[in-house]
Amino acid sequence: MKISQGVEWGLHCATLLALAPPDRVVRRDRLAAHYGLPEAYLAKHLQAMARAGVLHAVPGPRGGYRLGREAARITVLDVVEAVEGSTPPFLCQEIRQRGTGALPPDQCRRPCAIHATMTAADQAWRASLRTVTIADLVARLPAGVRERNEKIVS
Amino acid sequence: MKISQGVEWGLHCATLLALAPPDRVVRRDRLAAHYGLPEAYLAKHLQAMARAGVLHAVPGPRGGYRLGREAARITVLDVVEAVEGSTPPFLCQEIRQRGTGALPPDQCRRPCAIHATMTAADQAWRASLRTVTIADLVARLPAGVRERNEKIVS
DNA sequence: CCAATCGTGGACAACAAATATCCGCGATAG
DNA sequence: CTATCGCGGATATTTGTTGTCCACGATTGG
Ligand code: SF4
Ligand code: SF4
Repeated sequence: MKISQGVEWGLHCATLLALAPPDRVVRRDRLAAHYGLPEAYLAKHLQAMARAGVLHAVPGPRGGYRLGREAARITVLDVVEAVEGSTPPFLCQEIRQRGTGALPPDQCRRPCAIHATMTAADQAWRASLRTVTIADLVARLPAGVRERNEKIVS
Repeated sequence: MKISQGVEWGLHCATLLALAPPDRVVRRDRLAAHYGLPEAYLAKHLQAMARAGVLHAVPGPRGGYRLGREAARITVLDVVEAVEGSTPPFLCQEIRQRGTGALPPDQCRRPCAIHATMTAADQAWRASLRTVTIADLVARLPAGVRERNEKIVS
């Protein structure tokens, strides 16, 4: 089990964009250079975030990215799901219906206890990520870092 | 982000083994056949569970597997960590120390808010899995399935 | 209108991890 | 002593992640 590195990239970029003045867009090469990331690959993740509404992209000269809505209304879970997709991490293969101990399908109407347990844990994980917003992340930035990054995006 | 299918295999096998009489071992090919799994690969996961103490393996003729301790003392998290390993799913790459916006290492002593958020979510996930034991899974088996599986391992 | 800029999205390559198989080994029951 | 059975390393196959490239459309400014 492993979380894509794109999640970290997306969260850092979103936090940085939250420091920009309203309606100010930041070019992609700026974001990539600031964190030392491969621009072409970062583009993939930013595009996914834009499709999810977390970011808003502006094409053309003087184009770039800005947050799709106010930072206080973007949760960490929003970014995670935008980058990673929202497919549940535990995909059931219904092995109880295979092999010599296979059960008839009518005994498998409702998901079993194993499935329920894994799903509950996944929801606990998501609920935890939903309690933190990009605005919270910004608020917890050290003052020096905040000032420094504000200059970058202004 | 995806959870290894071996977790599902391990949980199913542990639940099945919990139905066996005490000190009764079940051969690996029985387990594999019962769920229609590749025996050689299932062996890898069972070995990992045995190393973690979740299962106990008996070599030699009449050998096989039994639970490493009573079912009520084996949590789902124990099985998950035995099979998946316990490396945290969010591995930080410290991108704040790279690129043109790199911060000096002395500003990166403590993990940032992003790291803390992901870690908290991971702990919530683990805590949820810790609340369910193999005994709980057995208790939630349909009566018919329980009887049927008890015959298999007796 | 024209040309330079910039994000879009698909195709593709390189790499890493999960999945699956095989075989020699040691332990043990009979 | 021998057949059985789990152990664990080596290895192949498949899948997913990571990274690059390029043609395209949209937009700005001249
Ligand atoms: S739903 Fe439950 S019984 Fe069916 S395959 Fe998934 S974990 Fe196994
Ligand atoms: S600790 Fe925080 S700032 Fe450093 S790389 Fe991880 S997420 Fe980024």
